[in-house]
Amino acid sequence: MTLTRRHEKVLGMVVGTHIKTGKPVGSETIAERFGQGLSSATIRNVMHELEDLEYVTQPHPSAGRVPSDQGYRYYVDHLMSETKVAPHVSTLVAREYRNRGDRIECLVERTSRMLSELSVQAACVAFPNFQSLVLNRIELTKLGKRLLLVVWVAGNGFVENCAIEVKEEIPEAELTRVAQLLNDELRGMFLDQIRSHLDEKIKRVTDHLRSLYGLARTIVCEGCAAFPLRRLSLEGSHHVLGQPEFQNLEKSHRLFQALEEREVLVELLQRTLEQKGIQVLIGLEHDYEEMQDCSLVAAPYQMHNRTVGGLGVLGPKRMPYEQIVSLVDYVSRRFGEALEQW
Amino acid sequence: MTLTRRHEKVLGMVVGTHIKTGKPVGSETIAERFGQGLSSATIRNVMHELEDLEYVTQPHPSAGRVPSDQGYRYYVDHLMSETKVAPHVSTLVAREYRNRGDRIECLVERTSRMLSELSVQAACVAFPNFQSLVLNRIELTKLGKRLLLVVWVAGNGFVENCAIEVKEEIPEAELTRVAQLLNDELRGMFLDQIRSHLDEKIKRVTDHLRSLYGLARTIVCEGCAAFPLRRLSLEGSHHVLGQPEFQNLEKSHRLFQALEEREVLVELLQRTLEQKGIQVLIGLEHDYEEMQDCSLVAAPYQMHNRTVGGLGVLGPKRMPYEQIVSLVDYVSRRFGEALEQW
DNA sequence: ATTAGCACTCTTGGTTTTAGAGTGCTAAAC
DNA sequence: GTTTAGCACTCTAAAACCAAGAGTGCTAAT
Repeated sequence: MTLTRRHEKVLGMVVGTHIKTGKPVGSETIAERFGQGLSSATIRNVMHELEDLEYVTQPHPSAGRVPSDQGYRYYVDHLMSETKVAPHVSTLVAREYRNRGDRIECLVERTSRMLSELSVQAACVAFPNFQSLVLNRIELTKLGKRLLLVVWVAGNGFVENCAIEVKEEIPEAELTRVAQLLNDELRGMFLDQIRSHLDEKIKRVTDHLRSLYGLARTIVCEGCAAFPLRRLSLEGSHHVLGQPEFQNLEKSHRLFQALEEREVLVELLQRTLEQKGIQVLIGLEHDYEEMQDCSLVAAPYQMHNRTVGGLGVLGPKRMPYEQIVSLVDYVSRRFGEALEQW
Repeated sequence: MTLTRRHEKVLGMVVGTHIKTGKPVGSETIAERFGQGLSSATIRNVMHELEDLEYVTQPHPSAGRVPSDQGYRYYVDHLMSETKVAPHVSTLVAREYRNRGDRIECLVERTSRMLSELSVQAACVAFPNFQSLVLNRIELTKLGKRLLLVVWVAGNGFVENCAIEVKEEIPEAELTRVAQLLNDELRGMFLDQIRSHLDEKIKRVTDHLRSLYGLARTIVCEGCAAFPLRRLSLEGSHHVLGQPEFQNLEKSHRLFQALEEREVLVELLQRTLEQKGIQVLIGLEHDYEEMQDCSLVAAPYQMHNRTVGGLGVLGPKRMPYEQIVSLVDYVSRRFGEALEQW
């Protein structure tokens, strides 16, 4: 059975009202605001059907109805109206990105803080995946006999460094040549293409050049392996403690524990990157039991039309989805732009 | 009036028992375990005096006694026995620092996580103050016409980078000379001495050399200003949610809010650096109202006998001070060593 | 198909009761 | 003078109870 217009309207009102009040919604409340002058008894019948279809549940026999995960899902997919972000939000975001010249760490952190403050929820921003960036320069410095410091400068000024150990000592002159080679040949390439490019090249050259390229390849491989994939900034997680549904200390405790293991969030953001566009994960849809009362609204962000990271807002299932979705969408775009111009 | 032996013994037992149980401690309980066969009535008299002296308080008229901040203070200063860390702790710490070759970020993060797990409290570790380190190398790279990337490599392999803007374009050759100068002359110096060294030098040289040194100075100054002083890793803050005294949601909420603003913790750790040795801040002694139910046990850590940072454990006032103090002390030493060998 | 009406259920909040813990004081004992 | 037994008193915490209210489901009438 599919939902009629009336079902949808009632479901929409149940979800909307429950998001506002946090309490179960009764038939009387709906009937009053329904408009068409239907009585509460009729609404009750409709709600009963919605319950049979598992869009809403009753916390206890004499309470009103509360949306189920599926109910929220339907709401987000079909009933939610698209809204634009409030004007004060856009000016605030614009102001935040006006003064650049920051370290990327600050930019990311400020973005997650902003997202958290605007949504009054927890917010996270994954660092741009370094390997999806364009190489600008690479610097090689000897730290010790066999210890090499490699500094990678990406096109947007994002810098990473790592120390790598090589099998045998490399003469200073050789090192300079490798550095020059790397800079001349690879500049402007995406980091994750460099390796295969070098592999290709090695096949085609001989002798001395070959060993040079080999060295270059070692450096690139070892260096790339050292980049942490899992960096993200999480801010405002304390907001969940303000939500009535997290009064249960036991639950909040486990939630915070899960959030502190960044892996969970990293993994979830990672998943959204594989999709195009904004993602809403409601309740258990993300399969993490500790976060079963939470929803995540996440979006990838792009640099030069290439997805390089993701960001999102995490809050109770009972969150104002319209606002949050438009906010996350908006910030993800602006953040991508800010990174490009950085 | 000063405390007699008996007062001290009773106070010690009140604190000790309350730390274990979390509940107010009655005269009966103390009398039972007191040993000398004193009756509860006598203990009551002693406790009454302790209350007059404000070492303990009564939550309500017919409850037992609970230590006041001052009571904890006295306990920590005079009654606490020094303990060594448990053997399994030292092996665990040793194992943690065995495999090095990590990025410094990981080392710091792992340390705070370890500290948090061993104490079952929140734990924080401030990054080594970059400016207290020894310069090993400095790399200058042109990013744009007037944009310079400066990479600082400290003696222990800790790397920082920053982009700085200079007033006018610097020719490539000039840049190489400055870099060489910086590396030859300043290597092995503490970063916070470099500036005055250069100032001194500028007075003594002339002409071309002078402008070279001037440029070097600009770079050093601008670069140092860009180092964030306030980095720290905080782990395990969820542990406070498990404590019975934080069942009050309102309180925990504000505490978490305060913790998320890293400034508070940074500032507190900063303070401990000015003292030698381990510091215990109890309740309101740290002047932050949001954390009035918490104590902080903090210690500076050293590299080559120079204090470069601090770390600590944050938990409820009712924490097992003996263990925590010895743990923090131990970890701060081992962490300093790990940094040196890194 | 809708609705008025009503009985029924369950939660919530308040009040009362009770048991228990712990004190403070006094007078007696050491 | 110090210690202690004894007891009245106070206050909390938990249980028990009650009343009000919200909301439902069902039925019969519209």
